[in-house]
Amino acid sequence: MVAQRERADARTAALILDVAERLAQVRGFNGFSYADVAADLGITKAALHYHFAAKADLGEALISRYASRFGEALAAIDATTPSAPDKLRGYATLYADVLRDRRMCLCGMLAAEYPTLPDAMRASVISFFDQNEAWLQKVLEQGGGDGSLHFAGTARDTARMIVSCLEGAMLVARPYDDIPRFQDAASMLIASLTTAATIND
Amino acid sequence: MVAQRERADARTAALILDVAERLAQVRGFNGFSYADVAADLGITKAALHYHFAAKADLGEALISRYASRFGEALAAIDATTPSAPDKLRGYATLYADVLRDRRMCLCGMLAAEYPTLPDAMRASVISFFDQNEAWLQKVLEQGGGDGSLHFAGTARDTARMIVSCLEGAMLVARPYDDIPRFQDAASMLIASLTTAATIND
DNA sequence: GTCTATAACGAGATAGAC
DNA sequence: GTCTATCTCGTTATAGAC
Repeated sequence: MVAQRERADARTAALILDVAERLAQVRGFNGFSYADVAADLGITKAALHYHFAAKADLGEALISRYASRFGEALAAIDATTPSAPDKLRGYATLYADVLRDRRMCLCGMLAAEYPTLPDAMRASVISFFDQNEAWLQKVLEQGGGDGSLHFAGTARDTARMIVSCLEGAMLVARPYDDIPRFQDAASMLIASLTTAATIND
Repeated sequence: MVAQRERADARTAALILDVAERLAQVRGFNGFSYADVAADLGITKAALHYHFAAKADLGEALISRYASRFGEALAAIDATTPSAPDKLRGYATLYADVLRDRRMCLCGMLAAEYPTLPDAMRASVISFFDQNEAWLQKVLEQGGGDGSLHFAGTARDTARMIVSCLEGAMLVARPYDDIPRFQDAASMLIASLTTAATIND
């Protein structure tokens, strides 16, 4: 039956994406090959090309699935966590969970490799960051409105600063293999947003 | 004369490092080849191997020179800028100058590629971050002591948070090719350190 | 869908002439 | 010091059998 074949196809494709995603997050998109993925799955490179004709296609699929899952995680936070500060804590936890796997954020890694990426992948990386910023901006506007969060600039600039800070904390913590190093930076960042500030003399 | 030959050697090696440094900062250490460097300089790959036998040797030399120059820049800030907040602004300007060249911080880039690097390069990347943190910690202790800087945690953790935030701001700003995006994050970070904070109810 | 086999190319690296 | 020439290996990708 056609439907069963399609399900088997999708299953294999998902396994390929699982392995490729891990490799891309650990070693970078330019740091792994079809041979690496094939060896890990016990299939041949040719089989990979059946599912993803070119590596650029695999790359696009990687970002697409990653962004989609990240969006679901953000929606889950919205659904379960009413408080704006708690939403920020949940957001930071998403990053910490990635790091626990000794992985970099996929799009943080791809941001480093950006000039070497195919055009389609570049656009998707930008979209991922836009998606993050938009969600954070909404949280910041909520927290600013109800007085649970305090920030000097605009919600948009503060959202960008949060993304930058967490991506950077992952980037630096990973060589040290030191998750508390990330946690401390994230806690300090959130503390600075949950604390009222007064201009210094 | 031996001395002249050594000078010519060093001159060529410096030119090689200039090109390789730019390529490594733009495309990553795994994103360029000896052929790229050779083509840019109009020499052959074999000539490159005379100066740097293996790519790992070139990589070590890259970090070593980069860290050494960065150290000089920090010393220059110390020599010209007494105020702790101004030192932080000078520090952020070092990053902005790199970004203006469409480059990532060399060691930020290498942090992303960390699991793929030769051992010697890994150790040097860690040293670079340690060097940055130590300098920032000193500045924070100075500013904390004279009341010009305010931070909740330890000077050490705050120093780590500053490095993370600036590295991340570079990482994210580069795909957008948007220097103000970096500047805004840096300004917001420094503002949070030059502003007195009070615990929220 | 997955296989074997292979093409076509680029990578890091070396030998030896000049 | 830089060259030409070459080696070896890994890479992406394709052709065609099963």
